[in-house]
Amino acid sequence: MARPKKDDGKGNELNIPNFKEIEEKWQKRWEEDKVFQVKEDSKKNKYYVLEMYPYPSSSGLHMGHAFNYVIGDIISRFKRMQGFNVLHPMGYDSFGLPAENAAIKNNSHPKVFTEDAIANYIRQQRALGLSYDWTRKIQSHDPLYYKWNQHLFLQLYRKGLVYRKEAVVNWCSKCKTVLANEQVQGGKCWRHTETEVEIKNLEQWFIKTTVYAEELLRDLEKLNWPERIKTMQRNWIGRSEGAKIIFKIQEKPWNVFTTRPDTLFGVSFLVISAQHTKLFELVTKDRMKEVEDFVRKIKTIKQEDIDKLDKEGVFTGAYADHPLTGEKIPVWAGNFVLAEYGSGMIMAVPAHDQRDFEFAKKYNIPIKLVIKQSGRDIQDEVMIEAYIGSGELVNSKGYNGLNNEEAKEKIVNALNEKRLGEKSVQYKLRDWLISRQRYWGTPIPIVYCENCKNEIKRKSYELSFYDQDIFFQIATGKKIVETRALNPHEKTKEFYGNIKKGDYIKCINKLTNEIIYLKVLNVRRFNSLQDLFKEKELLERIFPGKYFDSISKLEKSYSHTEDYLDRIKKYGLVAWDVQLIFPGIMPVPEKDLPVLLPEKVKFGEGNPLASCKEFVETRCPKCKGKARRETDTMDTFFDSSWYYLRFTDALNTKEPFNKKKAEYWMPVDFYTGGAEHACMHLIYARFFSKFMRDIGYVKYDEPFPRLFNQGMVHGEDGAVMSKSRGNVIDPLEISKKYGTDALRLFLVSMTSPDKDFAWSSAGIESSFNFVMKLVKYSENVKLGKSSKKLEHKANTAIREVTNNIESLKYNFAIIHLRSLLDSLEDEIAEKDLKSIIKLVAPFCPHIAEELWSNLGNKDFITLERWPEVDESKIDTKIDEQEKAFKKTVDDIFNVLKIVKEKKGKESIKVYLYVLPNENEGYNSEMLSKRIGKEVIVFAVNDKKKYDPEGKAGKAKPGKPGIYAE
RNA sequence: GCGGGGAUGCCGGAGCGGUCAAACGGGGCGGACUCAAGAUCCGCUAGCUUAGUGCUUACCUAGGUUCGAAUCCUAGUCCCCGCACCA
Repeated sequence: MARPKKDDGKGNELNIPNFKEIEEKWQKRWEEDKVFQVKEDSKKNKYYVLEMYPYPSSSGLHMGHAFNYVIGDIISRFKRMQGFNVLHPMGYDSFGLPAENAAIKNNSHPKVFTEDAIANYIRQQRALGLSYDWTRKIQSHDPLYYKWNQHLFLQLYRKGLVYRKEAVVNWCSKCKTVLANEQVQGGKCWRHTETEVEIKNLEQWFIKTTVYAEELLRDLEKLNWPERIKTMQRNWIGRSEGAKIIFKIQEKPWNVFTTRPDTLFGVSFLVISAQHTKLFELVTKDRMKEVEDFVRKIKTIKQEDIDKLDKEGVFTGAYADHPLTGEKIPVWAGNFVLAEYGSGMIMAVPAHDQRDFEFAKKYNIPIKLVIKQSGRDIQDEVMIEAYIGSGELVNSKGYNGLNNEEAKEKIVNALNEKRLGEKSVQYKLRDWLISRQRYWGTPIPIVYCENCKNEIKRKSYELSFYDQDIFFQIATGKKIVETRALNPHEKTKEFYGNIKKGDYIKCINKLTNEIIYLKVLNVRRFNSLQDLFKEKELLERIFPGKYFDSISKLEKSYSHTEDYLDRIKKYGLVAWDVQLIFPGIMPVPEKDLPVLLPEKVKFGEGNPLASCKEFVETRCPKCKGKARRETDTMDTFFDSSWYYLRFTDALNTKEPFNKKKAEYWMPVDFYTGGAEHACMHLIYARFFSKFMRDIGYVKYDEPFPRLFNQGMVHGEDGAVMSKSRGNVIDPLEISKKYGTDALRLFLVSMTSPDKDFAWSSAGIESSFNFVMKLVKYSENVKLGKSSKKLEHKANTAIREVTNNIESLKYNFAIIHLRSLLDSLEDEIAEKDLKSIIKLVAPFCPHIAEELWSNLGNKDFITLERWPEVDESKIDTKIDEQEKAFKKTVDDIFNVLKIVKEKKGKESIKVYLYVLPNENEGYNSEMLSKRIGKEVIVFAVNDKKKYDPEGKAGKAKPGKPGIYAE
């Protein structure tokens, strides 16, 4: 489809502006004059607009990108004209697998590949006239950037928020790396929707995002985000309240989490996940073979079939003690229990949980009803499905008759007294697995040293824990202060007396045999509980969430230790700040950063870093002995978790960003991007913000108070625009044909930007016409005085367009602009013409600059002040008059049609009889032009009027009489 | 299964208690201009009716609330999206 030729209607070629030339001219001038470069300015209000930075793919910018960037650009330009100090930067998420894979395929290097792609992106983005401050450009594969990834990794490490652990992880055989939980979608890899994710047991790096689960959930409330995204995050975090209950199995305690402690007396078996790492610790010898067979069978089942899967299991041979009745409860291994959720083991209450019910039926395990459905008699109850509703407790010892909600509370209390359970909250959110076994990413700044490993192990004080909870808190970073001295054992007296800063402690959880190592950062001693109590902050850290407001409460809380006061007297009170460490895992010192990604590596087999000798072989930062470098790289979502902060100070070589600068610009006032990041980038970035706040890097809680999700761009066939469907429209092609301004305009004129829309080749023409109309008008209009009507129209448009841009209803802004263009007159005041061009400027910046300069202006319209509404010029009477006029035009056409039908011939003249006070609304010239026939206007009281049929008598207010002949 | 969002005229899509036969754009049809085509401008685009009027059907289906519903409520159908054996 070629761009139509145009003329002025008289056969003369119309001057179609050379859009390309105009665009390039202004893009160049903006850049030369540093129009979009900004600095912190305390006198100006800042406004930070950000579009999610793209992964620079080799296929270049697509329509969805263009849409996204134009949405952000319009608001940037608008806010800039409103006088805000607008930060609008762009960067590239340039690490990542596709580049590495493409490089392998093309026998190239990811760096070359990526940098070509970036150059291409930049060229295309410039062509779209996007108002970026290019001096702040960042690319995550740049050592100047990823150095700070490593720095932040070490900060996380120091805070105890990074750990290395063997766990059940997701492995994509196509990506040849592990994936974060968030990157597994429906059992498949997020990049390879056809590739099954395998479950493996591997040692990997994790970040404790779960520490902030509660806050991440809670703070969603204060965000101005699409409800859909908030809901997705809420579901992802997945908070459930319930209880943690300890079942003793073969004398060892095992945890289960349940939301239904009220059904505790109905437990008839326990089920441990068949994938549980500790499963075989409880399998008895005679059951070993069956369990092994079962586990093997489970492994061969595809993730895909899991929802269709029958609940299956096998008895482990072990029995647990019921915590309240002491009954023996069989422990099964099952395929329907998730290893990674809760403790990986559940208590099964078949009468009141459908899954347990099915399982019990299948294996003939007794079903014990403990909650009575009101109105039913339990005697003759034949269960065909589990009863999951509420009701009155039965068969539950001393709790019979209680409502099940009350019972929850009471039963948990009873467990608590026996120290066999407590209230607990579980989240679906898992810790973030960040290590990747691939080359094209930020190297994890860690060195493994065997020497130091042995050294630390040897020098450590050994300390046993019997309290599951304290151990758990330390291990998950919730607590980094210990006050075991509140309850010291005689045996460890010496330890408490001698411990000092820099010592290592080996903590053994006697209940689970887990071992963790701690390094003592600080030791504080108190002579009495009273002294300790003065340290409010410390108390809060030791007993998080408990808010002791008196010593007596604190004492009471510890009263289960009969002689603790004596002990305090005897040994004193010691509190230590500790850090979780991993012996032999040595963080690279700050001064040695960045750990550079070596350029010369061999691609093809496994992780190229692992086979790069020069990289792997290194020296231990502590003992200087031979050591081995970590070869895993970071998930690229690490890069994007804080890039918005880097934009505030992109060139800083001393620190990730200057705190003052970040404080000025952050948070991001307007963030746009696709919804696909709801549970990945947007959770990680929020997590990072909270972490950085806690280490004093930033002062805000939430990085993106206002998030906007643009809709999806579909092809003309209505399907999502994609290469495979062959319905892709290249934005740059469109821009060449119709000009960038028409493209920009069209992208946001179809519908509200948060909705999906289908590309329309006819629609783009209408945007092109809009631009042409404006150009033609401003070329031909006579500058002078605006009519009252035009002033009214212009000011109405200012008001509406301002409001509509503010509320992201760009499509409405454009409707108002169209209507304004439609009512333009041959003469206009320069001021009004200027306002009109300004209103168009955010949408069509190039042509606006051109028209602006054609008016003799030397400065950029981009930096002009947004027009102010002059309310006094807005006169609703004018709208009414216009309506009446329009109605009259309608009526005339209607009359003409009827007359033609009746008389069989076309009328040539129209006579209008107007009430005397309405005279000014009806101008014969205007009407003639509109109707296309001569229209003669009379006042009804005109004695000399021509009115053969007395139609003047039909005239009513707002409705003149009509005669046609 | 759980959660979120939808269903509007030929099409895309506004509207979210009256001013709605329903913005705006597209398409189609007709007209003006022109030797002519495109472009531009004007009108029409549910049906019947009428010298500019009035009526009847209409906003997924069925009920309901209301003086009054495309808009609110109830039930249902269909579509899209997210999560999914989360104990």
